[in-house]
Amino acid sequence: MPELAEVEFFRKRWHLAAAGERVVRVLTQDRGKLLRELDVPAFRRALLGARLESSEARAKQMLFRFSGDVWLGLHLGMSGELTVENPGYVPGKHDHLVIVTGKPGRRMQATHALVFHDPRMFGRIRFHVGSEPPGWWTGIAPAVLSPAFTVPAIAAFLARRRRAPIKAVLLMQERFPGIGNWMADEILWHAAIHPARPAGSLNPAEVRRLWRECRQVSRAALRVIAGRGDRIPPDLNVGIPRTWLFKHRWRPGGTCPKTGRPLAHATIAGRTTCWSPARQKSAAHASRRLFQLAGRPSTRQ
DNA sequence: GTATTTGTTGTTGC
DNA sequence: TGCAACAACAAATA
Repeated sequence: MPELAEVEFFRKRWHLAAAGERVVRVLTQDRGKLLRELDVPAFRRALLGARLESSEARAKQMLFRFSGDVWLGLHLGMSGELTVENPGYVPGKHDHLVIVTGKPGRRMQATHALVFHDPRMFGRIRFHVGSEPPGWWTGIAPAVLSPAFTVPAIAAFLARRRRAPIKAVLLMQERFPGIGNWMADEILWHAAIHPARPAGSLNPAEVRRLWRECRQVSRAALRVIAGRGDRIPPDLNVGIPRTWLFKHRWRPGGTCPKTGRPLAHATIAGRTTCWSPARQKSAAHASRRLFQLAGRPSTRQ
């Protein structure tokens, strides 16, 4: 489930509950590969007694900074969630990490249980001790909403991936951090670009539209989904505007909110993809147009 | 029983 | 070499 804005929502949820509190207890459950990168005893030792000082979300990842130069990195994978429970919470089958926190003070009473829940276990838990943030965090690509996300940078990236479908390229975190399956479809729909078009077939106006819609969709998603950031679960069906593709894509017989025409579904780039054929021109149309554009100068000579 | 899933990584082949 | 395609990971749900 979690893409950019939902990840930010979950970060806020833990942060609002436990910022400034100290770790009283750490429970881990080693199933699958979730803790594979973790030295569990060292992890528990470092975290116990540490205070949650700050946190940040980038792309689909979160970083929680604790006192004593302790950094906790989380990736929610396909099905991960962060919840806040009562301190006596008993971990369920898919609760892989539970951090119990308490208000600093002489009695150090436990107040919250921060729960990392992930049934499909594609998530990731990482841990680092040091005065600087770890490389796996600082190496994340500059955000879509940062000044480094420019039209020329996007154009250069599309040129390098010119044979891949644009849908596949939008899912590449090295250039489009935080964008996942539904956001990619939403962006392409807003930009009126067919998801199967080769990335290299987009003309400059289309590249610019793609750039703009990456930013618009990210900004709006953060506002309506992450903005609430409390214990209420993120409900995409409440927050997202009715005018977006998202609200129609899984409805049986769903239609494009802009054209009123039927939506199409297919696997593109190995992922379930939804688009509006009336609005997003097919690869064949696009290449014919490209051919005409390319041919124009030569006819003039 | 089958097919589906909002993510990433490693391998293979061009 | 760099890029593109795909299987694999694991478990719930329809």
